[in-house]
Amino acid sequence: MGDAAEPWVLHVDLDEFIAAVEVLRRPELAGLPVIVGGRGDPTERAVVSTASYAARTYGIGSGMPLKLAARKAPPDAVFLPVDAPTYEAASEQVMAALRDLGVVVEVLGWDEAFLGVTTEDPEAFARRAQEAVLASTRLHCTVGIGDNKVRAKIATGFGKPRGIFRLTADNWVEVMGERPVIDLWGVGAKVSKRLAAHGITTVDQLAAAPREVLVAEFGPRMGVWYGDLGRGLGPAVVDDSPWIARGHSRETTYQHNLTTPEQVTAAVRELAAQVADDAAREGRPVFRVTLKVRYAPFVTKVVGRKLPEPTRDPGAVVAAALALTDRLEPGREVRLLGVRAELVMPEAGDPAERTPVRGRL
DNA sequence: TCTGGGGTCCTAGGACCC
DNA sequence: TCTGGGGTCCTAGGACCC
Repeated sequence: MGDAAEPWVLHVDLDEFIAAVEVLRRPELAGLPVIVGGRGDPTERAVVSTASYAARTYGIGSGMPLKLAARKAPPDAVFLPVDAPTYEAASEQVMAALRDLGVVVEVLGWDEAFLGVTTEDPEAFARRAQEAVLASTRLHCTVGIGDNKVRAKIATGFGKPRGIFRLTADNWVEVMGERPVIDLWGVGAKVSKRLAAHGITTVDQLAAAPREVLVAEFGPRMGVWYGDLGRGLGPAVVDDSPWIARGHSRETTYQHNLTTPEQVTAAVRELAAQVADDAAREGRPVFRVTLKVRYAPFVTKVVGRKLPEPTRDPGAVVAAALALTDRLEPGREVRLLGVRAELVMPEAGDPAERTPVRGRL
């Protein structure tokens, strides 16, 4: 193995993060099936944010409706409400521990980060990262090692839990070649189906697919991107510049459908006021407002409008959201409402520089 | 089973302009 | 006289991720 220091991408991913944070403050929950989601009431409309490994053995996982999780859960299962501020704080601690290693840290979410590391022994560095996180937070993590972000991210899955796995051009085909395309980061159920219609089901087949076929099916950017994904190709630059959101949104699924226009108006007003607040706190003007509605049983529409000119006035944001309610279909029961504000970027970067990526590679 | 909330980016089509 | 070609802006819809 390498004697020379080389650049590596490490992907650090906390193990059962949210459940683990909950167990930290309630040690008596250790080893139990812990399910965190919504307000912690499994009779409500909500989904599982994280299930502990013990809960996963019952087939409970992220994204599953709480009602269904309750049916699968054993009697000793514990349902807890999502406590975002606490996870935020734990996440900050994790990221701080990683930054203390003296490397570039690109935060991907509460429980994930890429590290840009130049080292002759990435496994040793990965162990150091795990130890640092554990010492600082008592949380365990898995580290994927790659020669780019795609491979590092996918490598993590093979290291779970608490492990380390290396995935590079050298072992890509051996490790991933026979696997279904849906195992790739950025390929979901829909794309997987569309690929299957072209006889493409494995990573090897995707890698070998003619570019024209993929471009014809998915367009010039995504087609090329999927082809690269099949070969494990992707960006390797880890960027720690601060994240600037393009917009902010607030949405609510109502426990009971809204049935009257008055209810809808009041709800939109409330959501829009929150969004206007979020925007105001950043001091950035809003240039577009969108209204999302989910009609019963589960039909989602989004309507939006660019404002005549960008505004910092919260009242204008609320007014724009309310104006959009004219475009809702009258008489339909509403399950969810959401308002989103798009914000003027401080310094619009060159769009040609953008990489087409899912999940912010 | 009955489906959260907060994000990102891409694509397609129509309008408009030269 | 059966129909340009390109570019940009805007909106809606779709897909994916944590």
